[in-house]
Amino acid sequence: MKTERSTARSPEKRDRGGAQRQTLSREAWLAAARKVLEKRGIAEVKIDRLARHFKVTRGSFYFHFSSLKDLHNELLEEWRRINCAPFEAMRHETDIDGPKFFSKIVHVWVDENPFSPLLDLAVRDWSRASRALSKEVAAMDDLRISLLERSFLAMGYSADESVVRARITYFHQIGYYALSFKEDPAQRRRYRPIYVKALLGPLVEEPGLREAPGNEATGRF
Amino acid sequence: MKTERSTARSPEKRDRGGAQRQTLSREAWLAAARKVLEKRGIAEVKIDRLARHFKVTRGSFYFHFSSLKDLHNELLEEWRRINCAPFEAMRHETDIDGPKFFSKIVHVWVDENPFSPLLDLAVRDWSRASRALSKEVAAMDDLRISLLERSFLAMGYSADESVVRARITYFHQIGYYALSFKEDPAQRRRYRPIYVKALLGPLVEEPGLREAPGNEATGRF
DNA sequence: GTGTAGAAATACAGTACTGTACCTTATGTT
DNA sequence: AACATAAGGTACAGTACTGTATTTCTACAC
Repeated sequence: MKTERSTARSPEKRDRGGAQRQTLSREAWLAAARKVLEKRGIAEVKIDRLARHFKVTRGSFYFHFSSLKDLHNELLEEWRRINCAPFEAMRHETDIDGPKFFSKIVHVWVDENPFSPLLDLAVRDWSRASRALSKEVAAMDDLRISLLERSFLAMGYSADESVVRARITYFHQIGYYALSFKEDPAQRRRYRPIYVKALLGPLVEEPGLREAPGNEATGRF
Repeated sequence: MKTERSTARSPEKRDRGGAQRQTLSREAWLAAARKVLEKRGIAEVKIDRLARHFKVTRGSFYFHFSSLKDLHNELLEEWRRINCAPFEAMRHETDIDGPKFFSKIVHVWVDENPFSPLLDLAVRDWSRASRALSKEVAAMDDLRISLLERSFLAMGYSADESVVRARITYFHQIGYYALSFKEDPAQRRRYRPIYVKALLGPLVEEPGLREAPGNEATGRF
């Protein structure tokens, strides 16, 4: 038996663990779905489980979304907004300063705001199941690498060496995320100049890589 | 219609696409499962689909395996044999020569024999769903990184710089696989010395990285 | 109070899969 | 010929989902 029903038109419906009835929105479903996507992968994003998590029935989901596909598309839109747009914005930058541009690129990752490494990783996994998506992911990888490449060119590296250094930096970044590597901030600070030296190579002394203000706890540099 | 049926007690049963009746073995199921795992991820490894692929019913699967879990364990065993054992074998090596040891480690990846990048990637994905497995994968990552670290130490780098260079090399390797990066061999050969220079840094001139004999088409160096 | 729209429930139909128990067929051995 | 064994088939039971159509509840507007 349900405990206390309030007298008239009970302002809370039945019992939804939380505060004041706060009904579900499309955004709430989306946010929950994103969490699952990031933690468990796209295959685990199930209407069923999301509904159970919210303690409502699946009927509610279909009020907000036309189908699972609809939800999937929305998740991809989020990936584009959060993880692609910041790089797209740099695509047409001209007259760049090598170290500064490099720093700007890297800090999209380091700041993790809005960029989400877990989302990036999850979408990459997801893309292995979908032809179209894998093309899109590959295009995004190409863009990111080519931005890095331009920064190395601007530092004075040869075309070939710029390509290689861009790849090392980028692959390294992706691998770092793939391992969900964690390390305490003190260690990271100690290693930072060594990373800089190793990745940027002999042509650059101090590239002006700043710690992201107010965000020391994330990122790697 | 299948060509030649032999006269008495037909040695082929009905029609199994292939040659001479070659009935399915546990190994055949395992190999097919591994292919799916590598291409599509563990979530797509379904008894159902494997059986359809072989054009037999699931009943057959349960003759060879006690359960799906059984198959999963076997897949993990394969990963351990193929992708872990080569590094385990180096764990206790002593009195190492830096560049040579580095080369030896890297060539496990480059030769891709028996090492399978796709399997490694798939198991890494898989591990995100399982606490125990993720611990095992993390331990393997640690081992691989520490081997690289030892090679850099032996080259004369400081403790800190050895750590950082080992990580860069390893993360880079993992990222490279995560992107399923493909490039034609000519390009790769051109970039090889630049990679060597960038990854191994100023303390090493020519590390004796050889092309893997008879295996020029794979790997990256 | 009545109406309305947003949010959720209910009921139903169907698919894709795991697992289990038992049966059949081909083949090789003695 | 009788038998054992390997491989596969059949049938059933159950779970975990997606999707659809319809209905109920609730807040708020008037």
